[in-house]
Amino acid sequence: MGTEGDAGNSASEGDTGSGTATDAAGDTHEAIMGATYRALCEHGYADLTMQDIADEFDKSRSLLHYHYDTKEDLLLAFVDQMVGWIGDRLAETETDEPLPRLAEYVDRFVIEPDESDRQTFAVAIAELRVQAVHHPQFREKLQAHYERNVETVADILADGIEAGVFRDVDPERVGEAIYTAMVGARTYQVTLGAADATRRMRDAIAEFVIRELLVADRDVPEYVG
Amino acid sequence: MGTEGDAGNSASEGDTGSGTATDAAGDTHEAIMGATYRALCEHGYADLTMQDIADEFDKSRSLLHYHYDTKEDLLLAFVDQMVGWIGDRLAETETDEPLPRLAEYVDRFVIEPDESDRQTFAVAIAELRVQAVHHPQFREKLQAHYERNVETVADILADGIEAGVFRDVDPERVGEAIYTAMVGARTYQVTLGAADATRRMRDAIAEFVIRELLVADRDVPEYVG
Amino acid sequence: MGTEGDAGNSASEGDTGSGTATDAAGDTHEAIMGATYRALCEHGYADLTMQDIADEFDKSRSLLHYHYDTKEDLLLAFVDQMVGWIGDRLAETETDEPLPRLAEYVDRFVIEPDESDRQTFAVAIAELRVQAVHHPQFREKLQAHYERNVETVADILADGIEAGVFRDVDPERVGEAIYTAMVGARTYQVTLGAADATRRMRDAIAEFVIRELLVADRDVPEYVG
Amino acid sequence: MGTEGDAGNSASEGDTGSGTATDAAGDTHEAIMGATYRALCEHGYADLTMQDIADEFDKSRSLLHYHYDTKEDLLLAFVDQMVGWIGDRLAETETDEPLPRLAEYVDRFVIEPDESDRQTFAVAIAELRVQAVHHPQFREKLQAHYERNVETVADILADGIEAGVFRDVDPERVGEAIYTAMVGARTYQVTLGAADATRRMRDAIAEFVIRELLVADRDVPEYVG
DNA sequence: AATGAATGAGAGTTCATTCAT
DNA sequence: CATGAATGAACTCTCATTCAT
Repeated sequence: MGTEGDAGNSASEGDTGSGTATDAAGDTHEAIMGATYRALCEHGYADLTMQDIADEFDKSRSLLHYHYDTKEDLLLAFVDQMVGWIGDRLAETETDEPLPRLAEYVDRFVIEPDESDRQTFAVAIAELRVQAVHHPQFREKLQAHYERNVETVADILADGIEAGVFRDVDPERVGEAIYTAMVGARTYQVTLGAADATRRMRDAIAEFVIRELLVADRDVPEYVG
Repeated sequence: MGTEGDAGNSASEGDTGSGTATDAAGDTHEAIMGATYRALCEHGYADLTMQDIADEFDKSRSLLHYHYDTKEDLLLAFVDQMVGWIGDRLAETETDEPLPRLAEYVDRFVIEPDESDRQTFAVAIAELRVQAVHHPQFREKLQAHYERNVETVADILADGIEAGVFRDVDPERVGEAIYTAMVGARTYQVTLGAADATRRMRDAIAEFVIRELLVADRDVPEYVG
Repeated sequence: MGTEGDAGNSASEGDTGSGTATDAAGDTHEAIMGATYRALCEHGYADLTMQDIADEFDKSRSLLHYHYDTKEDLLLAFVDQMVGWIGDRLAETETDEPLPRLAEYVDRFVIEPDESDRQTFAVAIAELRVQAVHHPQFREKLQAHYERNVETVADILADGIEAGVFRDVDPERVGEAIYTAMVGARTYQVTLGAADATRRMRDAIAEFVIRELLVADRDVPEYVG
Repeated sequence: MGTEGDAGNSASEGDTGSGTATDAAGDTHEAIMGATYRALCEHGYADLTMQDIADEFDKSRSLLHYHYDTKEDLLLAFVDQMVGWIGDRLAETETDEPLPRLAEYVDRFVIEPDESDRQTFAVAIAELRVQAVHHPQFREKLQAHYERNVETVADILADGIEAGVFRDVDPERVGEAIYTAMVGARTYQVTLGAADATRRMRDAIAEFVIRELLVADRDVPEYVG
């Protein structure tokens, strides 16, 4: 999957280490987050009820309130979870070279038609982002997420500039443009069903941005269309 | 205002003819659409109730149901209205020259911090777009809207290519990239409060895309950063 | 049709004489009664709305209120209409001889499976009768209707007794029994779909009651099973 | 009470065992059925609201929806309850001899003026029966109830025929006639306030039907007027 | 006579939340 | 930890009725 995770039903993966009380609590938490994710995907934020979440959980509605006082608390924790799922993947990289890293970053946004999990995940993110307008607490968490993403690209760009691979542009500005453009294309693709919109944006960025970023005397490598 | 209208409380502008029966009906319709717009902006789609709309209306709640059988019907009509408000402005242009027209198109997305109406309008659009995932009827209407936007840029590009102003790129592809990138930046700006994100994206497009589009032997005009 | 009319869409039959203002008013009244009848049959009393009636009428809902202040007023008038429709037929008879008249009276209750109009009419009567419990004004009107029916049989019986055809029973008592038994069977048939229940009751009355009523030295005529 | 129960506020009678969980659930169910019965009697089916039922209940309106998804579900369960209340009493008898049993069966329909509970119950049954026309699910349940009643009389008659007490008539046909005639009289009495109509019908049946049924050489016993 | 627009009361239903167990 | 029962507020929608035209 791309930059912004696939998680969801893979919620309970990971540290299913021992059977301690701490783990049990953690498992319940993860199970609720997973249930929330699935319920959100199925019903949409506007129609999401505690019952919908409980239905995806194998436990009762009351138990949700035992763990989270209110629906809002639960959703706040869920935003953290979402952001966390993504963030964990953000730093992953297979190379240290700036150009491949930049290409890799952009590539991660491309959603193929058969990747329904990632599509679903992107929808969930889009849902939450819109709620940020009316929920300051959502906003703060998602702002941090956006900034972290921008920073990730900016770091790649800064590295490339320092290494003499990229022109001397403002890494923050260009990073933001790349990130928000990819998110724009992704939102278009997943909300309105514009097949391959992410792929086309990736290509456009490769052609118009990345190619331009390269210092003149270098060869244009394969990563750039 | 930019490409995607300011409408809402300006609902009754236009044919302020006389007090005929036709106007009365039309006025009520427009009043409801305006009330819906204001209620949507204030409460957000997820929390929007018929009461909220009635509160922005100077008539009773039941009257909403008299004119629209269900909440869904009303919102469907509202999507049409939104799309219509925008579409009416889309074709407007002050010049026929491709480059200024392209610059003008992109400029229209820039939202200044003091333009709260346009910010609010952009939020409303973003809200509706997310609902498209779960509401096929919303999706269809918004798909048409998106395609109309892309087509508008594509036409400008095609004209420019034919006039020898732009390089021979695929107008559709590039047009889509420009549109979805601007929308992505706008969504970032209005949902997460990223001040000037639209301005920065406009600049990035001018620098990376428009400049690249120009045929080599032309001077780079003022429109481009 | 039997004792209790078929009316309904035949509402406007009768005095469609001239085009005077009085007739116009009468026509509207009859049209509303007819519409009410059809709406009642289609929706049932419990679900009957003014809109349902207006839908069967070719006029607006408001017009109903122009002619009848309230729904209750309209329904009260409708009960009168129903009772009237039936009453008009009650006195009709083809013969003066007590036995055939009694047989004729009972026969009129028999509803054949293909007589959907009469079935529908009987349902309407049953609906109204139940409302009598909670609506004193309905009750009064229907009590009079019942008594008139009982009286009709009682008269036949009294005539027969006087003529020496029937035994000296209490005409009122036996008349009531015959009438309420036939109505019971009819209600069974039309509400629970008990095919031919009216026919079977008619036969049972012929066998057990009418045969018994005949004075001993007479031959049992064909009317009696 | 007669054949068709008195129930209602006597809902919780019977197993007032302990405070087990089972009882609690059962009690609530019974309490709702009882409240529904009382509300139905007071307001009539056509005007019966969930609020009316809740008012007769000592719990909240929402609890009704907790136990029954919809008003229709609740009423469907209520029809079952009504039919059940009656059915439980149907088989009860104090004797094995056909003639007394038949007399006993018919006697049970007689409602004295002071038996307001039974009168009320009969009204409720009549209300539900009319709804059967428009509600197939009501119809099925009530059809079974009617058939069970007819069968009960038919069984008595068949026993009597086999025992040589009654003439060789068709038990089903005569049973149906007796049952529907009694119900017809009862409906007359309780909806239109025809005092003693059930008693008069009982007498008429004794005189015209039961007396006729007896084989010729027997003495007419006291049971038959 | 006839209508469309408008309203207020109240209908059935949903839902987040609480509480006793 | 876990639940079923219970609640009150609020929601969408309906309907008889009124009123201006």
